[in-house]
Amino acid sequence: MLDARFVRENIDALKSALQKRGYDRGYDIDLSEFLSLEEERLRLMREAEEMRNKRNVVSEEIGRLKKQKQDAENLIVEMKGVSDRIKEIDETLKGIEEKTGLFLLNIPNIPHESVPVGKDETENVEIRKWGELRVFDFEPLNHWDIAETLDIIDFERGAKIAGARFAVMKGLGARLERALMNFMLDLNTSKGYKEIFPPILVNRESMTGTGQLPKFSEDLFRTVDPEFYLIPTAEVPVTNIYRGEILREDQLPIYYTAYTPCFRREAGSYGKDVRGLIRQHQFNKVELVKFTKPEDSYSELEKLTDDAEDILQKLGLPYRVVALCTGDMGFSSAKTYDIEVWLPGQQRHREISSCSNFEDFQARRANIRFKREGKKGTEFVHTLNGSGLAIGRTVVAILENYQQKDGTVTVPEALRQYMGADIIK
RNA sequence: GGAGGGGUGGCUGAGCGGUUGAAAGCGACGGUCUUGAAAAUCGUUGUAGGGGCAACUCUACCGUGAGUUCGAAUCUCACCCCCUCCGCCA
Repeated sequence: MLDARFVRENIDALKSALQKRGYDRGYDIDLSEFLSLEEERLRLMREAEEMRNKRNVVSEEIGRLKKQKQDAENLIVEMKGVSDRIKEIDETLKGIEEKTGLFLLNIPNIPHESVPVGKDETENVEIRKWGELRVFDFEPLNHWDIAETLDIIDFERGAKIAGARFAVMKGLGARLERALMNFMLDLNTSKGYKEIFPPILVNRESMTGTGQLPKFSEDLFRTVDPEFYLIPTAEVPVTNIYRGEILREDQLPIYYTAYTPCFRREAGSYGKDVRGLIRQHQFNKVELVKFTKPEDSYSELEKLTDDAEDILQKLGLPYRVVALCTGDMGFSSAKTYDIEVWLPGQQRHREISSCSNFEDFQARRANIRFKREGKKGTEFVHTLNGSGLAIGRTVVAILENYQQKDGTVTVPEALRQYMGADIIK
């Protein structure tokens, strides 16, 4: 969320930011209406405060008169009128604040100046590449074909039990899933990230705090009674750990890593990635989350991305890092690097991690602040997160990159102690 | 699910419907004292919004929301959360 005052005072900067994002159309109320509502809001607020002041002063006087057994009937009648007027203004204000609040909640973050301007994913910019693409002396298969032969993933029965976009992991497939969780958590914690295992059902406030609500409710699974939301990423519960809190400067930066299942409706992606493990309603992910001081957040983003890349390097999976352009970046992010792993079965790179700096966008929504030593007042922290990594897609990458001509799959060196096996066969 | 108790400032904990933004204690910070520290002692110590160049000033906030009242931390209702006991249960 952007600050109302910031919007009031930086209307042109905001307009150009929205344009770069391709967000310039489709608002319920536009910026100029917002501005006039704000003007009205400030005017009414001042009037109400003035009247409250009057009420406070006179009420005190009434108390004094009554104590002295004097008549205060005139004042009481007068104050009744004042109170009625305050109530009237408050109601109008509430209506206005509902509109302006919703408007602010629906404005995306302003991209950082270093973010390439572009309309969609075709204009993302490759930053670097790592790893040699393996040369196959046979036609590499898709992971779903490999998995079927090895009988380690059962898509049909996943569909029977739950529906499309669900899978059953079996045997060494299930073991691989578990091995990856442990491998990633161990690696991340060895770098100073504290391990967190949070709730995976959360309330509306948490979803609003990180930016999934109110705008993206169609992407979420929800329970009805009582109402909970299934998290689409550990970012939600982990970032909300400090919702509404004021941290001390010396607590920052905070590094957390969390394994959780993730749940996504994938509404609007019909027909995309219908086969295989790439796009599931339920998937496992290990997440990296940081809370930092504002001046550190961009160097922390680089470090966070390095940490995510390191996982792929240790697994020997070739990848590239792209900077998302303004048109492809997520709603809450100020800057995002995607890490895309090479999938020989599909002959293309696929996103396996997304590392973002949200600056104070989430912190403002979730009201996460910190206090500097010896300074008055508080500031919003900066929040960052990135996958470290998406486990299902890592399974895909391992199956496709490490497949052998005979249909078996070599287990990456770093994973063998976790797998208790060298080969999946 | 049933019965009961409770949610107040960084923490502990008072608080008759009327100078209570909130006693007291602890902690923290600053001063005095001390060679230094401790002890003692004095003082300071919430957040947010509005107005003003500023000193400053006004407003709101005692779980959340609504209500009663000239006036609510204090009364009423609903909801949320926590604790204890019972039941059920991985």
